[in-house]
Amino acid sequence: MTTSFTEENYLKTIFHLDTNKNETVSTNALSEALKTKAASVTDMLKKLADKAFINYEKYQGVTLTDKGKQKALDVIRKHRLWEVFLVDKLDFKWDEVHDLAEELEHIHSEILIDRLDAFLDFPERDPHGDPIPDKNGILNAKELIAVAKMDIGDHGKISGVSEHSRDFLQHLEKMELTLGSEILILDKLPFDGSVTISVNNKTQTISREIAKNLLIA
Amino acid sequence: MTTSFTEENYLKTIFHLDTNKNETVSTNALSEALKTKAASVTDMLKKLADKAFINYEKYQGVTLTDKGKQKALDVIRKHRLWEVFLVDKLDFKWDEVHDLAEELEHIHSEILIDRLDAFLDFPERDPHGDPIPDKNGILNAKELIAVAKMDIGDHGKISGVSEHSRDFLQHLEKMELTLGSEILILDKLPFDGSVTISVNNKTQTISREIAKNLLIA
DNA sequence: CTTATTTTTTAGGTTAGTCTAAAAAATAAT
DNA sequence: ATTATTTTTTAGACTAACCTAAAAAATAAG
Repeated sequence: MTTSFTEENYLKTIFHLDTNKNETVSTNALSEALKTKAASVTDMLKKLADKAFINYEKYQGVTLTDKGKQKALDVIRKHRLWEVFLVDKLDFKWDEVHDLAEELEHIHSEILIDRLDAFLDFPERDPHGDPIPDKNGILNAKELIAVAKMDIGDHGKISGVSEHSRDFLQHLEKMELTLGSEILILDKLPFDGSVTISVNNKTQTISREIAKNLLIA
Repeated sequence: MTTSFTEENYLKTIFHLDTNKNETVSTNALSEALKTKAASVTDMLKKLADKAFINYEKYQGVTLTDKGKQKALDVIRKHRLWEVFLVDKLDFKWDEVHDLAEELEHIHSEILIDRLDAFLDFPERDPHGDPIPDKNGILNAKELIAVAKMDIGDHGKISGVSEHSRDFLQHLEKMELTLGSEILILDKLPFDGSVTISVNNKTQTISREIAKNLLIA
């Protein structure tokens, strides 16, 4: 079944809003995420339900069907592989690639993406540490854990982020909290949830907000 | 000025139909090339004229304005660079890349294409020998000459094709008439325009149709 | 140079995706 | 448990790009 640019964006967004929450996704949540009016979302939900990509009952929100999940993972795979390409081969920074990948992910060609995958040497994660589904939509990479959920004395390698805004990524860059660095939890402050860490032999304290969105393997 | 996928295809097609002929392009010619009904073409021509991409007067056909030519060359640059990428980096064959490049050429990002250009080492020609405009839309590569226009005793290097159909390209492949091979004109038969040539120390006779579309540097 | 043919344009309609405004259902608050 | 609020859906309209059918202009033919 062929899918339009727009349909793919809806499916991908439903997937992202659903992940880890395992709840139904509301019309309003989609409306906000897609920057599209709720009435338009309703229209598209009917269409996606007709095509059996989602389970939809009026006023009840939606969930993806297996078919819909498959398609969403396919788009996400493309997105993340293109991000790897842009960073590894074209020297883009990790905070510069999102919008471009949003365009590239809609190029329809299985063989293209499989060749790209091979060319990039079958990467497991994108430049933000997000796992890349294989060609069957299976996510093999292990779960990462947020700094905020680690305990004093724990350590690991900075491996991903759960927030992708340019502001956040540039902030991390500035603080030298880059992917691959070893991190050690020195202290956790109950007052504001901030965390004192050691990275590259430097001690610094990061806010709760950063600790929640910085992921460790 | 932003241009849609469709507008870009019209501009590119006008450019191709116009090249070397330096005439006005007719509605019907566009209709055929784009596989779109003439009435729809008329609609789009009005729109492109409004945006100052073409010179258009009712019943008189169209020519590109400088602005339109610039945009067309920009799309062609993207198309050809993506073709080089597909062949050089992802190991596609020269007869497999056209349709994919048709999609990729509409990704809007100047920086992406400039980075891609650098990554590919600033190629002068695409996998079919067509010259790649630089970022200012200038074509630097020398003109190629068709085998059909060469004389007995002339020689050169196979460097391009003026027909891009898969059938033709696969046929050339089969006859070992691949880019880079040295070619020598042994005889020209007035009867049917066929040409006897020597390539890779093998002598063979090619039809007028092939001789017209095989380009030598 | 008038008629026939071809080309191009106009007129009116369709589809995908969007919108606003208003109605209906679900949820929250007294 | 009724009223108020929020969420969602329906109804009707818009735009881009396309279509068919018919009219108008340009070109070719007798």
